[in-house]
Amino acid sequence: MTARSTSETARDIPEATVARLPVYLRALNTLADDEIRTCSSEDLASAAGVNSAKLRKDLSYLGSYGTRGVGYDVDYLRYQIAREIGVTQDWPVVIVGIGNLGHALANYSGFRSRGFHVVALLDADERRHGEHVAGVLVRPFDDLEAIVAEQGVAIGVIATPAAAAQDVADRMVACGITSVLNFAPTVIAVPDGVDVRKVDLSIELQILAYHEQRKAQL
Amino acid sequence: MTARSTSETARDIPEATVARLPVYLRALNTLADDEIRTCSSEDLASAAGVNSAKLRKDLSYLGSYGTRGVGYDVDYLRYQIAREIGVTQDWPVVIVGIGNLGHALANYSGFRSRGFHVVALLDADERRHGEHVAGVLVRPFDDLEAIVAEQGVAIGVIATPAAAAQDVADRMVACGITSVLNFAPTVIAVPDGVDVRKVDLSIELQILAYHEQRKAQL
DNA sequence: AGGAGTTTGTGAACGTGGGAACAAACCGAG
DNA sequence: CTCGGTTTGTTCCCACGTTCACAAACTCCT
Repeated sequence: MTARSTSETARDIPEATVARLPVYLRALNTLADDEIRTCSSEDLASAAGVNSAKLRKDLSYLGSYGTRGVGYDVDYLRYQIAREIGVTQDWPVVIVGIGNLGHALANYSGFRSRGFHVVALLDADERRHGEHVAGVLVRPFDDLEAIVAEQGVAIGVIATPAAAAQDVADRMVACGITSVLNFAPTVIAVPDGVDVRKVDLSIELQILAYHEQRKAQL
Repeated sequence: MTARSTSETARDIPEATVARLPVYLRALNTLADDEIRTCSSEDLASAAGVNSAKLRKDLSYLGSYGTRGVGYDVDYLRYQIAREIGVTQDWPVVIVGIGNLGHALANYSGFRSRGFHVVALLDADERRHGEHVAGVLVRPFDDLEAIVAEQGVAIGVIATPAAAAQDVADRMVACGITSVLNFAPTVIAVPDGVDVRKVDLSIELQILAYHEQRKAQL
């Protein structure tokens, strides 16, 4: 245990663990839907597609929420993980770029049900303004600052073509957004303190192609 | 260097490197579009958003394609990476599930331009059959086996609701598909020898929410 | 031809993550 | 209350990935 910083609850959860917590949460929700009240690390691990040692270690970073000899209470653990991730509160999100992908994102029900709320859809193309997608009005990109300020938005989603992505990111950062989810197929640069995660469909396919090619060589 | 297997070219590229090669390739394409012929590891690294030592180590797994004191020839390196990943050939791909996301995927131009070719769109809902999306006919899911056999498809994309994903994966695996890209928000199980990569929009947002929450605590 | 300047390729140190294995803790039966 | 069975929480060790730092190799200028 190293020198702890100013904060009282100085938990330092490894990044790899953080990335798996949402998977555990989803698996717990499925168990709860089936009215299962208690589960062992083995049960949950197989539902989440990991091995049980890793699951127990991951959960141990949150605290000791299990009971030896018994397992975990599904509802209790579910709440604890949700609280740790921060999805007990509701997060307002803006989506920029209402092309095919933006449409799909706006309509994605998984956002709403997991603590995220699309408060605005923005697009630079004025021919799209006034249109409603998933019940939300498409507005000019220049409304970004006002919306972010009014609604206290911290998370922005970029679904524009690659050429526009960096400009959009700059504008987002300038008006106070500190987390960006980037679907545009390009690397975007942001200052320290801003988190970016990227999702790139063609990169995933290329990784598969690499392994596929290797299989074919045998 | 451990005991090398049967294959002649027994290159063993680390997984983390494989995941970055497509990023380098994209950066090189951008440089080539700007008619830049040569670049240093520093140039390419900053275009790809990594540090130069990591980039050089990654490239060193492919071979020595640079020139000390000079840098890398853009076109030559581009070809070498493309060959290593396997995107000099064209990969046929089937997409199952033509909802909002399936539409977006079918229309995504980044596939075609990077060596992937959507040969079929499949959906279980017969009301969608006969429809054309991005110039490709939507066909019954039961046509899967015939299409895979005819076209030699090795890569399948799942864009269905979570409830259907495992069944789709099973059918894909049964008819010979060995690489799966899963967009459904659920864990799918496949036998050894089949690669699965998953893309989950809400998980990415939850990871951002976690970090956002931590920032807010300071 | 030689030296100064530049850039690659790589060895070595360091940090993070994964998995086996086991002690600690709990339950229930008798 | 004790004992056997079960499951968690944690420790230890190994593998993988990242970064630093530097020798090797190349170009260009004089």
